Parts: sequence; C-alpha cells; structure tokens
Amino acid sequence: MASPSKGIKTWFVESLWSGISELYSSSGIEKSHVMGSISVPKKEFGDLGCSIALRIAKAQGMRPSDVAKALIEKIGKNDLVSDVRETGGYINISLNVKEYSAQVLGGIEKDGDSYGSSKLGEKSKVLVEYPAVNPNKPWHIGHLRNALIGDAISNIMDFCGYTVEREDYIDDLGLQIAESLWGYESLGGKPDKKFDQWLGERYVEVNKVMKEKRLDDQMGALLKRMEDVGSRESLLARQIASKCVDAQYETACRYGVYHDVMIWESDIVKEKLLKKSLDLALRNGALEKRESGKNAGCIVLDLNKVRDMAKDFENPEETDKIIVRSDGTATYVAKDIAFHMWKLGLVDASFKYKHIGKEGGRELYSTSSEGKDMDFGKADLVVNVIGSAQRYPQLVLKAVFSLMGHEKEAERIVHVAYGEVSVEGGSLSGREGGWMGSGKAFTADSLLNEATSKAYEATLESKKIVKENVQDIACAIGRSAIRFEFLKVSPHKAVVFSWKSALNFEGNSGPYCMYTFARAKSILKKAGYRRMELDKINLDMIEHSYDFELIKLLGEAQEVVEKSAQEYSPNVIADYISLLTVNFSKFYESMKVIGSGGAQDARLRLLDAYVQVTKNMFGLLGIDAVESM
RNA sequence: GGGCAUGUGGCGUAAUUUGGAUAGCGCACCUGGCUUCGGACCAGGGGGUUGCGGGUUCAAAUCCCGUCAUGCCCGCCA
Repeated sequence: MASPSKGIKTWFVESLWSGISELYSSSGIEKSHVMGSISVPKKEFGDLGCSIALRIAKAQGMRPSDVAKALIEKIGKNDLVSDVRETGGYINISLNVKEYSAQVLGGIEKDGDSYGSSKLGEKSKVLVEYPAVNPNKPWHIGHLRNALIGDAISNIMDFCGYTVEREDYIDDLGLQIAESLWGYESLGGKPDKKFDQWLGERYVEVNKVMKEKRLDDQMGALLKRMEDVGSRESLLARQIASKCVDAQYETACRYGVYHDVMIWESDIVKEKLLKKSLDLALRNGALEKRESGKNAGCIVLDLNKVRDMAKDFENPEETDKIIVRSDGTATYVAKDIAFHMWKLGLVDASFKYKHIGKEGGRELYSTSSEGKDMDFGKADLVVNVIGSAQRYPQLVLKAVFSLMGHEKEAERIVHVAYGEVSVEGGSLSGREGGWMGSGKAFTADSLLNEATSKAYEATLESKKIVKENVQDIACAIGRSAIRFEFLKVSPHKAVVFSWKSALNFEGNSGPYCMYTFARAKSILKKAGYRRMELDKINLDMIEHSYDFELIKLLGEAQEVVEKSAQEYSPNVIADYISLLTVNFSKFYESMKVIGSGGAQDARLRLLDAYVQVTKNMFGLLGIDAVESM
C-alpha cells in the first residue's frame, strides 16, 4: 500500500507544521490549512509547492517571502528532496529524481495489481444499488449511465477495502408493471424480438391507448390484485417481469455490469418486511394513520415534524406526504423505507434467496419465495445510484429514519444523484417511447452495437492483430469506449447524448487510452522485457523530464482512488487515466526506449510501471486492457 | 410560489468541497511531423471579461449577497 506521493506530502506538511508551531503559533493557522495549501505547481517552480506563507504573512502582517524563507530554514533534510526554495512567497520543493523514482517504481512492483488501493473502507460493508430499472422495457442510455456509475463506484470502493455488495432493485409492483401486464393480456401479439425490447414497445402502445380511454380504475384494481400474494395477477406479473429482467441482464452482461443480488419489490411485500417496517414506524410515531380529512385512511408522514431537516420541507402549504394509500396499497416510498430498514439491518425480517447463475466470475442471487437464508444486507453504508430527480423521495426516506430515532443510519444513506440523460430531440421517457428514437434506438443494446461495429472497422485495418481475434477485440473496444465516455463526466451533471461524441475514438477517449496502453505493451514485448531487480537498474538515467513527470503521476494513484471513492466520482479515475496516457505519449514520443543505451533498462521499467498502473485503473472503470488493437 | 442542480473559448469538459503562481484538457479549425519503439499519435498556433451585477480579500472560477437562464422536484406516479 505504498503511496510515495502521500509520503512526501506528509513529510512536507509535518515539516512546515513544526516550523509554523514554533514561529507563527499566533497566526491561527491549522494543520488542515497547511495540507490544503500543498499543490503541484508549474514545472518550472518545482515538483511540489505550498502557499501557506502567503496566508501566514497576512495574519502576521509580514512579507510572504520573509515567512517562506523563515519556514524553509526549519525544514529538515529528506533523502527524497533535492532542493527547497522560495519563489514569490511560495515554498517549492524539488524531488530527488533518483530516490523518488526508486520509491515509486518499487512501490508499484511490490503492490502489483493492488497498487493504488487503500484501506479507507476496511471492515466496513457497503451496499451499492444500481440501476433499478423497471422490468418492462430495455435499458436505455440513461439506465446505462446509472449502471456504469454504480458498477464503477462498486469497483472503486472495493479497491478501497470496503466489502461491497452490488444490489439491483426490481420494481415489479408499480403502476408501470400493471400497465404492462394489461398490455400483455389485452393487446395480443407474440414476442418476436428481444423480450425487453418487445415489452417496452407494448408499454408505449398501452400508453397510447390510455390517452384515448380512461383506464385508471382498471389499472388501480389490477395493481391491487398484483399485491395479493398468490393471486393469478401477482404470479403473471412476476413471470413477465422475470423474463424481462433476464433480457436486461443479457445487456448488462455484454457491458460487463454484474450484481450479487436482486431484490424484488414483490418480495418486500411478500416477506412481511413492508408490514413490519411500517408497524415499527407507526408504533414510534414517525408515521401516522389519518382518520379524517382529505387523507383519511392513508398512512402519512406529517411534514410539520420534519420542517427543519431540509429546506425541501419548509413549504408550509405541504402538510402530509402519503406513504400508504387509502386503499391500503403501498407507495414507492413506503417500500423504499422498508427496503432501507432491511439494508441497514434495522428490522427483523429477511428474504430467502435462490441462486441465479454465475456471471463475470460473480455469483448472482435473487430474492425468492423459496430458497435459502443468506447474509445479504445489514450494511454499514448504503449507496444509492438514483437520478437527481428522486432527491425528494430520498429525503423523505431519510426524514422518516431520523424521526424513528435512526439519525445516524439516515446519514449512512448516500444518494448519488446523477444527472439525467436526454437526447437532442427530447427525453427518453419509457412511457412516451423517447428511447425508441427515430432512426437508431437510444437503447444500451443499440449503442453497444454501433460502438462495436465502429471498432470492428478500425480493428480490421490493424496490422497488429490476427483475424480470428478481431471480433473479440472490437467488442472489448466498443464496450470500453462507451464506459469511458459515460464515466469521464462528473455524475451529477446532466448529459445530452450525442452519437458523434459517444463514438469518438480520439483524444480524451477510451480507445485512445487503450491504444496507448497496447503500444506500451508492444514495446515491452519487442524488447523481450523481463522485470529485473530495481537496484540493478541505473536510475541515474531518469531525467527531470517527461520520464520523471510520468513517474510522479504514477506515484499519485492512491490519492486519486481515495478521492474518487470519497466523492463517489468515477470521473476522477477517468481523468487520471487520461493524464497517464497523455504523459506516457509525450514520454514515448520524445524519449527513445529500445536502443537508448544505458537508459534502456530504466525506461523499460517505467513502461512496465505505466502498464501496471494503467491496468489497475482500467479495472476500476471496467475498461479492457487489450494488448493489441 | 418554494426547493435542488447546472452555467467555464464554436461545442464538450477539468479545477469549485479546502480562495493562491499564466483557468488545464478534448472535439472542431490553422501549421508542421510517418523508409523512425504501433499516426486511434505527436509538436506548434488562433480562440476565455469562468452567465450577469455587487461585496469580502494582498489574491476569487472558487467565499458572501443579489440577479438572469436552463433542467428537475414539490402527486393517494415511481
């Protein structure tokens, strides 16, 4: 778990801090300020810089350069540091190229596939939920964004030492499913394509019919029967939903998105989890049943009790939030409350699980009426990857937890509110059929087909690979290109999808990074490279140039991974991969490796390190490290 | 009406949490580079009053106040 970059920063901070404590203890500067003032400056200033003297100077009424110089006097020796100096009030240090390189390269060798990992989440179990798509349509590109973010966050947290449980929530009881069931029975027709696609198209048709005929009452009654355990409707709904989920998971599998367990909404009802949870909430007064007024017969959250919990609840015109309808059926929020009670182990109820299969080396289980007991759930931390549109219900959920006396647990529910995906023409509505598009469909399947066929064309031209591998490599490139494209943007930003940029394989893209990786691999192969002991390599041949820039970057992996985990932002990793790639390209373009005489061993070793770190980072985003393309 | 999020060269995006050195990068555009370790590449160039207006500060994309625009939410939908 060596992190050279962290090591040197810690030393820098400690050195400065002891100087500050001695000379400027009255300035009110705290250690965290010092940490925050460290940055990587422009190359000409050094390898690491610190602006704290500017801040101290202000507090003390002194000149920044005088403060900086005084602090520099107090900084002790460090083998990793070759020079400390003051420039314009900044304290800049230069690293000892040889020593620092040895540390970075040694760390990468020692940790190998776990280089960059962290113990941030040790002994902590996190349950990550994604993408929870209704089982009545194919995944569209918005669902895909959710799934990829969830998958990457899971990978990253896993790398940070958390025990990660990847969970999917199958909402097979909502009104949407009632409508799909109605369509399935009333519209006729036989599935003549991938089932999720076919069912999704049915659903769009149902909504057209519903615009002409008022079927609300019928749907309500159907939904009610679906919630009756053992009814014909409940069995049929589950059956159809199940078939649809199978089709959706085919897509997930193509993208390399996997889960550990599927939780079916109908099982939350069936296993009395819902009833137990609501009873608990009613008993301790967090929720209450209205006997009269406009919400008579409903179980509600009295918003007057939670006004101070979030600004969202401050509007006095809103009084009750309906949790259970007057006809006794549960709203989405009700089921989500119950579900989260289970997730955090706050209710004495559990599911039975059956084994579904093995995908991507991962065993998949599903809740089921029959099966065995397993220890899913009871997590320390819950991460929900859900669209930002659902902020309000997520807040309601937390408010109910707080009212029940579970403030701490409420804080352990994290809503990763990702910005929704739209297309130039409008929304991707499942109901209106926006996802169907007019030419190419905006489905995850269709996008992958496009990306793969584009990759196929490019791959065919490659002279580096044999024909029988072309198809496999094209699939890997297509899938990775999309993953990178979706993950490089900060999750909370809304995205307008465009085919042109999704299928861009140049510049800051997955294929560019993969290609550069393959080149590095190819050089190692050509050189007949075999890793030798570090102390037999002449590291004096590392210059203070592109080679060392790359080494410094490689040393930062752990900090990058931790930041990405703490902020639930896979784009931090994507950025880092881009940086690594660009830096490697510059190095490779300007400094010869094979045939560079005495520098060859050191440079090959640098390639080796770049390959290892890039591979580790690729793994976090689910990008395939193909060796030739 | 209230709440939340976003606003950075033509387009897209990073840095905003913790205020610091010339706002980083990609696409597109212009110039140059393949008998050279793999051109899905590299080098160089043009293009920015960080939505707008105030304020705090030696220093603001970053903090504060105001304002505008866009999207979403505020349902016995999910």
